[in-house]
Amino acid sequence: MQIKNKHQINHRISTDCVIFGFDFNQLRVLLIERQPVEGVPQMMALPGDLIFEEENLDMAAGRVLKELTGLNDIFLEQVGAFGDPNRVNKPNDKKWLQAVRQDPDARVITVAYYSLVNMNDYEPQPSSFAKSASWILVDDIKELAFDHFEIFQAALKKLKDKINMQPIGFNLLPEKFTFSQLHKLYESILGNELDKRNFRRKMLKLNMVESLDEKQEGVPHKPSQYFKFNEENYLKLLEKGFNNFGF
Amino acid sequence: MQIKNKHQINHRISTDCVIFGFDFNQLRVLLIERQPVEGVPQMMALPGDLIFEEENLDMAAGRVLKELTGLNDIFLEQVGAFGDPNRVNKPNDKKWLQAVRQDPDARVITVAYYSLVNMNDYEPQPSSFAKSASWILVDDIKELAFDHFEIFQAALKKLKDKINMQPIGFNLLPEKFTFSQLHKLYESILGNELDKRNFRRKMLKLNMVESLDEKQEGVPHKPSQYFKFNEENYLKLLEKGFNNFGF
DNA sequence: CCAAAAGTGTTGAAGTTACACCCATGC
DNA sequence: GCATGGGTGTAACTTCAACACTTTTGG
Repeated sequence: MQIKNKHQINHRISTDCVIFGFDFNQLRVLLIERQPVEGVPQMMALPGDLIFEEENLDMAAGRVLKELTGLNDIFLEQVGAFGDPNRVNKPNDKKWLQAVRQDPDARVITVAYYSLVNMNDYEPQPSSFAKSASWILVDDIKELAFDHFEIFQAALKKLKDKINMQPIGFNLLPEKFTFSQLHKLYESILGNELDKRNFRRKMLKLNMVESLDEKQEGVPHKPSQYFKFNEENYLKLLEKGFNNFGF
Repeated sequence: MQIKNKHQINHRISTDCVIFGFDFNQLRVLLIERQPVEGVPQMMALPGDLIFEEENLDMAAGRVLKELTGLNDIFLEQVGAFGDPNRVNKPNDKKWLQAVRQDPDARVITVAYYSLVNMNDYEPQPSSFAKSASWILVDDIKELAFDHFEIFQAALKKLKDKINMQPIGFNLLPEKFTFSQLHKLYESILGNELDKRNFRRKMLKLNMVESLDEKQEGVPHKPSQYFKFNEENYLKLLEKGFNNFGF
């Protein structure tokens, strides 16, 4: 396990990633099944890894993402550090570490990130822990290994806050999309319904999207217009935020 | 330096605190002068310390705060982890570590917090690093040791974001205060002017404050009414946020 | 009586909410 | 022709931004 020099592992710091994706209907998170250990029931966990000594935190998270999804240059933002000395307190978690880690009782602090990816770009990778990965509906996540549920909740909260301050969607949707896909995305991040007309008005006023000369085909209802993000304006809004409340 | 068992130090993780205070006119941060080392020019730094093995991150930050200010139960919120392998890259920072740390080249990841305190409650403590502490105007902070300037900027940004989502002030002001003190506080956090009348109207509509039966005395102008925070409502607003933009 | 900060209202513009019907398509 | 989701407008209401004069006190 111990590799030397350039790839020296720091056994005290890990990174875990909450990778959000959108299936055009609901929000999902890419979770892995923790590698099986005799006598420990299966349990889902956030993908993560120990960091290398020469690697900065963002790079470590990027590496985990790359190994898992094959994707580079993904949106990534830090959620924070989680370092409760007893963040591993469930008996099954301890057993699992004993079977897997070289120093199972060491205190490991994890730096969590969340990431937004387009599920269509994702292709399962052959790397060890990626084989067991699957996209789980946010609403179905009730329990995770270690303190990962807490981390997941913090990441989701961060995403909810972000959506009120900045445009979101560029990273989660394909290049062209329909208005109702965008609408569903917002609803599923916020967890409540939004009026269709008001939503459209607001998006158009913000100049976040512009319509393409292309319509859906083969759908058994009025075909919808395709849209894309107005990149210039989107970036401007990212920088300055919505600045809503008015203090 | 190496203490044993209960107070075993983790030499790879530190915490640093950006402690904000308000002097009724401008926003300040409590900085310390790094302990003098021959051949290293003096430089201000954020107060911080390595953490103990059995201590969680919030507690470590709370401990630093307590040692520095004598205050308990202070508002404290994590800014994030800063762990660039070359976060110590300035030659003077390296020299300083060589003189002070037992393992000066070790990579140390720091978990930063910011904190809001009432400057009047602060009393300089006799602890080692607290002696050289002073409240520096936010606008005068141009350079700090290590990556502390970057951390300071991240904390300030977090504070600015927070002020648009939640009430602020309870931790920074004394129990009773005037409207213009509150007004100045908001202006100095945001860094721009706010219309007096509109500000007052907004605060009152939110029910954040209520007036006391007491006026300023001995001032050479119309004495102002004292106010206090409406605690019940303040807490409610803290929980639900302002929820401004309307998605 | 002067200097200094406190306190107070109105108006026009912009934004928000709530709400219901017709449209284009595949089958 | 029917089921399905796409697309559209308006009116009442609330919020926001901009703006200037009077008040109370100490000296």
